[in-house]
Amino acid sequence: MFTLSEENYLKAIYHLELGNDGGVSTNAIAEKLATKASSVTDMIKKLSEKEVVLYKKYKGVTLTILGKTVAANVVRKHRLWEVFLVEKLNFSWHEVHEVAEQLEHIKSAKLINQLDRFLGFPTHDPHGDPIPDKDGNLKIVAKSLLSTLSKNESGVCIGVDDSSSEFLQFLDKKGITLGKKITILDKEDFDDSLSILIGDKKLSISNKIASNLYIRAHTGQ
Amino acid sequence: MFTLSEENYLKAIYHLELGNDGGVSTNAIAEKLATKASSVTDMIKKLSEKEVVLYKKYKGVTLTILGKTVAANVVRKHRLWEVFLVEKLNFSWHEVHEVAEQLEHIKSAKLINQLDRFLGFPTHDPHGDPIPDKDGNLKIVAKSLLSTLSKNESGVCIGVDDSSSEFLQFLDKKGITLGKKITILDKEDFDDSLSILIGDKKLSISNKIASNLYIRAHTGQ
DNA sequence: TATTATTTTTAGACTTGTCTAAAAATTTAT
DNA sequence: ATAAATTTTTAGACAAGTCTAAAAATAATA
Repeated sequence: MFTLSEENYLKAIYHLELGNDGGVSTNAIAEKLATKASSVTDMIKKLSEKEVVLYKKYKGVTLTILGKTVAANVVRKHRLWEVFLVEKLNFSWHEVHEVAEQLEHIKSAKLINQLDRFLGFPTHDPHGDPIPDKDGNLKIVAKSLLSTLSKNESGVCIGVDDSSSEFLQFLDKKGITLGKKITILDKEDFDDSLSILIGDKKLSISNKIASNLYIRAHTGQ
Repeated sequence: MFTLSEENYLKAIYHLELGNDGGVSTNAIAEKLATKASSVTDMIKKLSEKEVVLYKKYKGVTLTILGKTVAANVVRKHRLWEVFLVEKLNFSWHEVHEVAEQLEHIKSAKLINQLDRFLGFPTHDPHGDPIPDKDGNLKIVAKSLLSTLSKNESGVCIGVDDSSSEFLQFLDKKGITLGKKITILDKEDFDDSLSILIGDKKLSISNKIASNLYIRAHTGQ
């Protein structure tokens, strides 16, 4: 069993490993967790003894298979709870993170399995990030930035790149939510702004917005 | 803000105060929390400084208004989560406690308000215990033991006296769940066993069972 | 009421997770 | 390749929450 703190370290390393291929540095972890490098070293040693990370002094750290499973499970819980908060309790995108950070540490296999079922086995959280399955595997969905689509192409909104509170609130206001179908009506060469159809509404959005929205390409139909 | 540990102490004192009228003893708290009296003394001092309990050395402890509010809020969360687990995630009575013990410490006013609404503003948890409102007030419902009803009287099952896992599982097996209407068809003088109608099923139950089931008397109809 | 028994508190220690400051290792730059 | 800059680790300290063992206060009993 892992403590709340240990779970947070594992999760941080897990996220950092998805970016960097090599080992994760002490400093990177410290920054991610808003703590000090010395604290990270201490914790890494403990995690190493528990065999969830591989650690060589001064050489950074990597998750073991076990560590990756534990971390993925925390991420799974986090994202399932986010779905719950948005779909069932009317939270909006930008409000879920803080609460999910707490809920992800609740320990009960039955709870998370039943929650998964209750939510209809969702594959993505409200930010469009994939939800790991029970074994920690991610289903990767090919995604493109909205800004890369051409005129008359369409797809489904599956996530955001910039997940700042301001951006998410902006999307809410415009009625751009997860799962909505978006069609490019026109592209303006002048400023690269887009005219899009979302639901039955026409919208004009800047290139900056379009470069932060992920789309699952709509094959056929 | 209160730590997990502080919340558990407040909750324990809250429950103990409902029984005893006077102050709650150090030993009683220690027993309830499965900890040592010396640890209780330490924590009581801290809670006293935070002005959630009144404390005089050797004289036991009582909650202040503030303390009672904090404690009732934890109990409120605990019981709302229990309702959620039973009603939405198909947990049975005896499985909810352990998980609710964790969920009760999640901090988010919006979460608990929305959960309350999502559940339809329940007034009682799956064991029949009342759910405090936002201000910590309890709605007390007159309840009687099933064993005290007479022939042809009926009422709604609202809770249990003995909430052991075995008893709850037994009730599940017999189809006796919260909210079910129960009518006394007959009482057997010989062994005080009861013949009851629950839903559309006839059951024979022993006096021991009937003395552990709380009923809200069914006025009229 | 004097003495025993019980309850409660104190004193000191331990664990977890964190920190600061200084030392050691590694990397970068001249 | 040596010096400077950066990163990482060590050493020692601290707060929270707990424990054991002993002392102090209260309650029970003869």
